[in-house]
Amino acid sequence: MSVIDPRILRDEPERLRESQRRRGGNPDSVDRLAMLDKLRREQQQKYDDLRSSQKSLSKEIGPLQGRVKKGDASAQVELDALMAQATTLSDDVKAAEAVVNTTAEALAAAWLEIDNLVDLDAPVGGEDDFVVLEHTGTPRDFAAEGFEPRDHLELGEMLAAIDTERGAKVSGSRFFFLTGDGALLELALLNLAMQQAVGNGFTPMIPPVLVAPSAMEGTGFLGQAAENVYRLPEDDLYLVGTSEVPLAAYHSDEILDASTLPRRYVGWSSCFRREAGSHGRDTRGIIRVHQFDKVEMFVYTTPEDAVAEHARILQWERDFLDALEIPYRVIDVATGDLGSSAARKFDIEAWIPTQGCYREVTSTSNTTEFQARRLATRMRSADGATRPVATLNGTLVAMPRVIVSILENHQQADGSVRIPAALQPFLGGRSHLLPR
RNA sequence: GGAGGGAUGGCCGAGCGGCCGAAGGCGACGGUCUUGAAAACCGUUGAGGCGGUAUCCCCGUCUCCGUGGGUUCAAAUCCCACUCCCUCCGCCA
Repeated sequence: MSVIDPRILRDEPERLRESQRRRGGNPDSVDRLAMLDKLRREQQQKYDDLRSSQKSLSKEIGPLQGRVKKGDASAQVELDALMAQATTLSDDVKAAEAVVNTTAEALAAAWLEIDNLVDLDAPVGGEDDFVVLEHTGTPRDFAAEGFEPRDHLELGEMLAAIDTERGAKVSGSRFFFLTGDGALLELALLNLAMQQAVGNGFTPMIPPVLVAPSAMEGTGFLGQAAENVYRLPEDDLYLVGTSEVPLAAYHSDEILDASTLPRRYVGWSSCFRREAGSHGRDTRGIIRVHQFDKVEMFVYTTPEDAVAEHARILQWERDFLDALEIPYRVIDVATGDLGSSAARKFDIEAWIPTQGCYREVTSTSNTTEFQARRLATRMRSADGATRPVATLNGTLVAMPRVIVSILENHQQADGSVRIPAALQPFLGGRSHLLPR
């Protein structure tokens, strides 16, 4: 099982090394991989040859035994000789098999440590080396409007929409309740998002959020991101951090007819994140929480169409934020911050007035063939050939952060919050959320 | 949780330990016939690794009959464990 096309490893290993370098990783792992790949092929060849002679030898034994049964003495001598030979050969085959298996396992493990090939158009560098592609909308000038904006938690409490105190009491820090209008707001966002996605040809999905290790590993979340994944050791299951996981595994071990591509799914699920290593960051409010709901787009398409589809997904994400009238910017994430599975990633960051900065609200990744290869999801083209598909994912709504954006950007001096027109039909036609 | 049954190719479904990558049927594809279609008939029809003057075609070889072990010269076929599915009983959102 290779994670990228093994021909790239054999014919153009420098491409792989360069990709690892751009990610800030170690290019030496490529050389070790190439060594194991070559070794495995040699050992496999030896095994195949031995096995082949064993099979042909075995085929002679049956008829000989028949002759022996009929009392053919010369056959008995022949048989004894063959048996002796076959026994030795059998041992050799077993030994050769063990050798190949060991190498094959090491090879598979080595492949799992290789990240996806980066898109050469992605900006090179670390977390801060992203490129801003565009700004949309204008942040409000609260000073000009004559009042100090309240942050989302203060607003949420005034509206009786967010309760973090009781969230902490019941479950611990970084947990919260959405109450009253807060809960209704989430449902309205869900319905607006689903309406848009279905209109764009997506099939709605409500997936399992507990998944088997193979699904987690196949999507690449057990690599560097493993520390942020909740695991249930008693049952050997993982709690997903995004419905990308079950949606990507949905067609694992399948061959999809090319004529059915692209297949577009939109999943609604709870998402669970341990937030290990983020102690002290975003401790106030619901920007960074352990459990939240998200509507996620997931697409299976041809490798040739992946880049164009990525642009479409980004546009759909923008359409949604446009409908909510939230100012945002689009960034092209740098190679060092892509995660192991993305070849390229665009984030949309919404303006958060009380923080005076843009914060990530959506993210769309082109994972090319990376996940499809790990999950064995292939396509059959019109000419009958089978090859891996490309997969892409993108956020439509991450509930807490969008709720934060709406509350802070559309707040009024009296603590009420204007409901954007697109959302009003899903909130009983109301124009504002009012303090209680 | 208790009792029983099952897992084979796109689907259904056979398979005395060697001649089985696997009968047969369905479906799909190609062809014959037809003005065209249907019917009938003929043929083709799983995935993957490696090698072969080889990205296509073709040839050779190996692997795969839920998963992992074992027995054997030889395993879809025998043994063990596990997983999943189905039926019945109990419990329950």
